Order: sequence, then C-alpha cells, then structure tokens
Amino acid sequence: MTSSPAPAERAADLRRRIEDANRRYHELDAPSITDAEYDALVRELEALEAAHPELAAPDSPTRRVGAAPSARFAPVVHAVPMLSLGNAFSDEEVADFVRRIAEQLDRPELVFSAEPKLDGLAISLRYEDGAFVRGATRGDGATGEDVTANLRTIADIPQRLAGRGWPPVLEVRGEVYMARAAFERWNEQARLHGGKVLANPRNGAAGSLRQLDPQVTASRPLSFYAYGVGQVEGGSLPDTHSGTLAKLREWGFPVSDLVQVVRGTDGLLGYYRGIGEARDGLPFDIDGVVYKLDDYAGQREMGFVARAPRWAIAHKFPAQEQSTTVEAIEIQIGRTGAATPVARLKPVHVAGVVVTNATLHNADHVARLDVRVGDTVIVRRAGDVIPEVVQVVPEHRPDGTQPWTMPSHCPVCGSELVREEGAAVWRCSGEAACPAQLKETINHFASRRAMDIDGLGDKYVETLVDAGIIRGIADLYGLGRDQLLYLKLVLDAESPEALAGAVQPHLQPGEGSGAALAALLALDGGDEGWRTRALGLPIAFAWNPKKIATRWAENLVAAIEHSRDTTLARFLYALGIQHVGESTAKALAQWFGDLQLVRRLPWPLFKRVPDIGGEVARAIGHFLDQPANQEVIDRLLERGVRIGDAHPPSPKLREGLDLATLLVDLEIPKVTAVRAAQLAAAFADAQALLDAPVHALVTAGLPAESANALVAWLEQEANAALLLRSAQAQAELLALVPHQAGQGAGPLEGKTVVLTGTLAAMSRDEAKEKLEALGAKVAGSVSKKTSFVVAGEAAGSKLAKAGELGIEVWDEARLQAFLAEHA
DNA sequence: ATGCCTCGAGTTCA
DNA sequence: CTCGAGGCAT
Repeated sequence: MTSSPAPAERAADLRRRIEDANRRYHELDAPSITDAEYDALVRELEALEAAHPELAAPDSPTRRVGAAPSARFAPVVHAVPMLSLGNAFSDEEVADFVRRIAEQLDRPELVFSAEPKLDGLAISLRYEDGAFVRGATRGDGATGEDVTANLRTIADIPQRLAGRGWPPVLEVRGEVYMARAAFERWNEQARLHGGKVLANPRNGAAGSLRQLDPQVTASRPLSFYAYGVGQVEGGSLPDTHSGTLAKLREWGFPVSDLVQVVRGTDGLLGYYRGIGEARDGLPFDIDGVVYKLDDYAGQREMGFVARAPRWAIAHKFPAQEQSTTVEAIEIQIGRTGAATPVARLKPVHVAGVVVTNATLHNADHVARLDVRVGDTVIVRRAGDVIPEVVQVVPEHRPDGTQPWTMPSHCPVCGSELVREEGAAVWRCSGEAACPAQLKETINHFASRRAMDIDGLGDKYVETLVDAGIIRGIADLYGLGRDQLLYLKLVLDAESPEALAGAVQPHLQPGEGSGAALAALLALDGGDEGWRTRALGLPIAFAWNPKKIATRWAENLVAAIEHSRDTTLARFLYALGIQHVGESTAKALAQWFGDLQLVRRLPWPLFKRVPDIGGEVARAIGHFLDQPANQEVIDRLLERGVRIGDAHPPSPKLREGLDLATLLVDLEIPKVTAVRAAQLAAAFADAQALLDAPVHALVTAGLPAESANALVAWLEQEANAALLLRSAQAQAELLALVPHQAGQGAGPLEGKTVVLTGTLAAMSRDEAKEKLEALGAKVAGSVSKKTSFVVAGEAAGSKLAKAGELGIEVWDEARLQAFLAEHA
C-alpha cells in the first residue's frame, strides 16, 4: 500500500534533498543528481508551498539560490544579487510567461533578447575605472567567492576595458565555460600524460575556477561569454538589454553571436527550435535558452519574485542525462560467445526516448564504474544514440549491495565462461551447443550483408531454435512452408501456451510441427472456427489468420530460396568465422576464388592474403578443422546453396609459394625469415627437412638454438603434419594459379576512398560497390592514407577530419560524373 | 617494440 | 558509432 505522504512530510523531505544537492553541487563540484531532477524537486516544493502556505518556511531552499560558499575563498557580497532564473520546459510555460508580462505591462507585443544558456559557471566581474579589480562566483546569489586570480588567467576576460564610455564602476555578468573541443583535447592529453580527467565540460569549468593555485586554472582551456551587467555606477548604459550587450562587445567582452532580438511567443519558440537544431553542432554545451525582456523599463516594472526575475526565464531542453536505478545486470551472449553485461534499468526518458537497457561493455568496465544492482546511476545518450551509464551516485547506494562479478557459467547453456589471457572479454565455451550463440550465428547468417534472407527476424529465429526445428544454419534450407506456418500461428497467438495446449491432445507422441499444424487447422473446423477460438488469439488474428500466416510463410520460403544463389565472399562471411568480417571474407574470395579450395587449406596459407595475420589465419583454420563445420558446409551445398563466382586463385599468390615463406608463416619459435631462407636453400622440400638429422640443420647454417627449437617443434606430430599438409597445399595452389597477371587495373586501383553523409542518388552500399568495381578500396574512417572523401548530405566528423588532414573531398555530383565516365 | 590504421563485434530504439 | 585488437610499417 503506497499512499502519498502528508504534505508537511513531503515538503520536509524535498527540502532535505534539495539542501543536500545544493551542498554537493556548490561545495564539492560533485553533483549527486542531474540538473533536471534538481529542477523537478524544486518545482514540486514550490507547488507544495503554494498550495499549503503554512508550509512555506522562511529558510526554505525555494527562497534562496544556492548553498553557502566554502571557506577556501574569500567571500564577496554581490552589490546586486546574482539571481537564478525560473525554468520553462514546455511551449505552454513559455506562453504563460509572455502572457504574464503582457498583462502586467499592458503591451500588445513584447520584445525579448534571446540567448543560448551555456552549461558553465556564472560569474561576476567588477571593473573600476576600466580595470578588472575583482571576480566572483555566484555562490548563493547574495555572496560568492573571490576567484579573481583564477579569472585573470582566462584570455577571454579583458584586464582593462576597451573603447570608451564605460561607467567608472561596472560589474559584468557572464558564464565561464569549457568548449567541447577543448574539453576533449584536454582529456585526451590527460589520459595520455597523466592529469586530471574531467567528467564533463561543466564540471571542468567549475573545478578549474575553484583551484587554489591559479597556475592550474591557467592550464585549463576556459572561455567566457558576457550576458549581462550587475552594479553600474557613475555612468549610463543603453536602455535595452540588447543595447547593453552591444556595448559590452565594444568594451572587449565576448558576447555570443547567437543572441537575437525576437518578438512575442512565436519569436521565442522559433528561436528555441532553431537553437535546438543547431545544438549538436555548437562548439559548447548548452542546456537551454534564456529569454529576457529587452527593455529595462519593462524589467523594472516586472520586478522579482523570491529567487528569480519575473522578466526572464530559462527555456530548457529535454535532459540529455537522467538518473535511474539498475534493476539487474544481465549477461548477453553474442555470436562469438562474448559475454556482455547489460544493465536493465528502470525505464527513464532521456533526450526523447525511453531507455531501459544500457551496455556495460565488459567486466572491467563494470568494475571501473563499480555499478551494482540497486544502484542509482546517471544515464546519458551521448552525441550518437546509444545510452551509456556515466557514473554511479554512491550516496544513493542501498545498504548491503555487493560488487558485481561475472558469473562463472553461461546463463543460457551453463557452459563455463572463460577469458583468454590478457583479454577483456569473457566467452561462453559452449560454442554451437549454446542456444544463444546458435541464434546469433543464424541471425548473422541470414543478415542482409551475408545470405540476405529477408523476413527471418530475431523473433522467429528464437522460436525456431527453441522449438528444436533448427539446430544449425544448414537447417534453414530444409524449412518447409507448413513448419513456418505453424511457427507463425504459435508466435502470433497471445497465449502460445494455450494454443499449444489446445493442439497437444491431438498429437501423437513424437509428432513434429507438420502434424501440429494439421491438428491446429483441424480444431473447430476450418477458418470459421478461429473466430470462436478467442482463447489466446488476438482480435486481428481472429479475422483471417490462416491467410496472413500463409503468405508470411510463403514469402519466407521464397526468400530462403532466393538466398541460395550467392557469392563466395558472402558465403564465407555468413559462416561467422571469428575475425572474418566482410572485408576479410572479400579478400579471401578474391585471393582464392573457390570454396572447395578454401575449405581444405591449412591455416598458414591464409596468411598470404594481405591483412590476414597469424591470429585471423588460425581462427579460419580452427573453424575449418572442426568436422562439424565441414559438415555444415557440405549440407549447405547439398541443399542447394550455389556460389556463382568461383574463379582461379589470384596470380598474385604465385610469389611466396615456396618453402621459405611457408616456414616463416608457420611461426616456428626462433625461426626467423633469415633462418627460413637458409633452410629452404638447404632442403629440397618439406619432407627432406622433416627427415633431416639435427646436424644437417646445423650444416645448413642454423645456429644451435634455432636448430634445437626447430627439432623440438617438428617432434610434435601435429606440427610435422601441418608442415607437410601446408607444403602439399602450396604445391596444389601453384598448379592452380594462372600465369599471367590479371586484367587491367581499374581507374581507382590503389586508391582508398571514404564515404560520409547521405547520398541522394544511391545508398552508401551501392556507392561502395561501384567504387570497388573500379578498383578502389572503401574504408570506414579517414586517415592520411585516404585518397579522397565523398561527402553527401549532412556529412559529419569524417568530413571535418578530411579538412584537417587536407584530403580531397568530392561531392556527390563529382562522384556521379566519375562513375558515369568510367562505367 | 611502438604507433598508426583498419577491421570486427557489439549495441539501442523507432 | 565506438571500442578493442589485429596487422603492418617504422
């Protein structure tokens, strides 16, 4: 039973939490809750106090702006208090704000100055006779801290006012912030050379200003924007806010270019949307925009409420960060068996979507963050889309939690989880026997870039595997329409158990899904019966289930049929061999040309392909050495998978089909390229080497150490067999490799191209194919090796990087022209 | 050995 | 998209 607590209790609770947050925020620079949550608490308290005036204590946090300053810096009493702003989160609230002012001032149209609200630290700068004499933080609004020495290190802040006409006493208010790029650069350096890694630009700015040693502040990349004035004496200012900003600019202060004068609610909201769209591209973080009534006369007339002016308001963006609690930490098993911890979160809105999951990457990451079940964590959706856990809020940790540890066994199949030496990931040792891995293997096999079986989604794979209909990828090609139909009907039922239960009595023990389908269709007789079987069936389903499901099943059968025709590269990729992605699969296909050849090659020969080294070669060999995998390939071929692009091996293979190269590729301890060459010169072939007595090796010129290592290596039967097998495979290859060099090079031979942004006329994949057809290599990231970058609409960081490195950039038109010319 | 440069693998949500 | 790690050039 939960009932809302009495208002008095709730108010006390809110006050306690707000005070606590204030203290952490201001004194420790370590926020315990996000700004959004803080705002929510304050608003709730305000509402409560408004509804129950008897609860409005004079010392309520709603009457004050922040916590008392810490003792480290001298206090500075602000001659004009630095107030905070009321917040608006919706268009509605902005309209209310405008209406209030319009009514009170009795004006038909209002003019506002609108500006971005930087996520930094508010400060006040005092100038006397044009000289910067003191700077202070906001503190609690009435009293701040003297951070003059630190502020003097910021280049944006003038030591003397420029221009003329400034008042003899002038306090300038503004925001100290850290630009994103500067923040990133700082952290990069800090990580590299040791130094304080900053949590985010805002904390970076705040922390930097509160250094006792100004040298430290000087080293931090801080910036400043002016947005207003405090005390002004002995002179005068323009009579509008925008006019004052223009003056401040003249006097040497940076003022944001984004400040605009706008009219009425529509003007404000238009400005808000414009800044919102530009937000990600801005060089600094902002958490909203601020609207100020532009003319001072109007401001004076509106006056203040307890903690904020009534002539200004902050219109906040939806929060990018939110806190929530970790309900569980579960393990997901990937295709390769990688065990990834995932935080199951209490659903929370972050930047427009509801987040319920966030990856924790691996055990080390969990340990670094010390995330525990029950913890309150701060979740962020960074520049991209993927939510991440930023940090734990330790003060909200419930009692009795334990540090999280990786389970010892796979939660899906119960096999042991193992970790390779030095690796970060734990893997399930169950391999194909693990249903999770099998499902992912099948998903991968069917994926668009692999065999491209359209219509076989995760859900269906899940059910097919769970039902035991599919035990391996080859089973996909044995699927019949009726099996799929049954599957679909069960899946679509609201209560599959009920449906299965209804079918069960009609089945003989051991009967398969075909019989199940027949039983199902026979229930209640024909299509009409479905309607009466409301039990477990959704309404849409009661309408014409059989027809819809049948069409789905037939489409899927057709898609499977369609996927039978494929290429070697796709097929190799689809097999899901560790370390063999698209690019490696393509290389294998290009160099060897034929599946039957590839599948019997011993691992050292894969190293002949550029970009394939020992690790990847061994992974391919390991896959092929397993009889079960060879059987899968056989079955796929038997069941009609056709590889359409078989061709002879690349002539480029010819170099290196000799004993010396083989000996190097075998990675025999102490046998370097030099030793391998000596051995190859001394022995006619691998068999001769194998038969050689130890002294013959020494005679060949090998130092004793190498000779002994080689003998020891050859004594292992498996090694000797591998040597012979490899030599034999080399001989075979030699016979297959055509003599003359291949066809003429394409116009883009040897060029590396990077695609970025959205192309209008074709997809990125199409562009990639076309470029590759002309001999280009299409890479994913820009480096100095990149020949040129093709930039479509909304190109981002890759285009920027190209600019940095001075790399040629093509627009889409140029690409089109080039493709047309060389088609 | 060291430091790029790529590739592979994993992930979220509408 | 980002991170980790494999491959390769220096």
